[in-house]
Amino acid sequence: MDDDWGLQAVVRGCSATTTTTAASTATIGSSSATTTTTTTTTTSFMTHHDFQPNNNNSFFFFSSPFGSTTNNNQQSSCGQLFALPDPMRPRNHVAVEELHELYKPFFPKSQTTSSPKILSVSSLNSSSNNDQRLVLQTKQNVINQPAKQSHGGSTTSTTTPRSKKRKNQLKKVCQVPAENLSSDIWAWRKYGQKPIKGSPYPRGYYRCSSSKGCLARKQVERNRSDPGMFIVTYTAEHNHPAPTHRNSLAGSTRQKPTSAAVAASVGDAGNSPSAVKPSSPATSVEEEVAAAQAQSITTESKDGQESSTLMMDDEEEDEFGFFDDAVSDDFFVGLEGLGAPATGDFFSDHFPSSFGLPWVASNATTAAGGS
DNA sequence: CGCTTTTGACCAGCGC
DNA sequence: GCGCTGGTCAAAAGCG
Ligand SMILES: [Zn+2]
Repeated sequence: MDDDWGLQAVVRGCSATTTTTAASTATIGSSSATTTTTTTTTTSFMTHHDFQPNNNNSFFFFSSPFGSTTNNNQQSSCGQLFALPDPMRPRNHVAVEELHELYKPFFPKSQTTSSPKILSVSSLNSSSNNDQRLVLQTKQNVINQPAKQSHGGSTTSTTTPRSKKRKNQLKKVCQVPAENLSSDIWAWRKYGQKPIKGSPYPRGYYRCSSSKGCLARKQVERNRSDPGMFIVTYTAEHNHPAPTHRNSLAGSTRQKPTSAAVAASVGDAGNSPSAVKPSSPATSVEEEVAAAQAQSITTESKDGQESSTLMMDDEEEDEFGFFDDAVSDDFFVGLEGLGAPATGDFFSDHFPSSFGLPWVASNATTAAGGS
């Protein structure tokens, strides 16, 4: 289903961009607009928007799996993507560049070095078609089965190996402004945080807390060059409908257990529960997020926020499973309903009610940084 | 009481 | 084979 949203989001993002952000972030919008290829896609997403209904304009870019070393299947798609001339490449590099950097390894060298931006953009346009397909069908071994892997640190378990960590899995990478961070409709529980080599900012690891069996995961890291932006990577799909309300707020707000003398004391936006740090060497994502949010909000007017999505997938295998059949259809329908002005009722029938937004606000905290 | 975040340790891929 | 790095786990602690 993520796929769904991904697509939709993408689409929506494009459309939105076009219209909304045209001025400030013309680049993306124009590019997408230019992209004629996406027709189908466009329509589809137009129909259903979900995810971030409100103000935020997010752009999603899909990139193919540059499975540099991996298989060929996808390659085809990649090739196409890359091959494309580049209708637009105007701006948006900023964001894109970052992404590129991040994923350098994935990109074919020539492209990487020569013209990263193009790559992303082109991929976006062209990819929409191909990628979509891929995405939908792809699913793979994110974490094999839910079979509780016991490997963990201490206990040894010989059984379920932890799925190969870094293989290729389907990932959706998107860059979002601090505020949009909170607009994630899903409930995430943080399970780790680690400093990343490339950037001064740590990366937070989240997993879906709505359903135990759900293997959807998400990682959030701050954009190295643009502190106001966060790079969110989604892995795997949810196997259940989006949560209506926050199950429990307990524990979600926390005061910074460790010595946080400095950080804690200083003022915060008041917006985010967790301790906020003005800015500076942020150590925890939360802090950053909070700070960033504050910043971005203030600066918000200046330039529209944008977000982009890259998707990488590898190995095509299609075994979609449950979700696909069971839920996605419904979802789409529901989404469509969403698109309409007052179709809230629709949802109530099929789904809880709020698909995308309501609790988002309240839930912002969690979603945002996961804090 | 259940849920969350925090955090150090563990483990697996990858490059050398 | 070793070391680095990223991703995950699990114990501890906090909050509603
Ligand atoms: Zn889920």
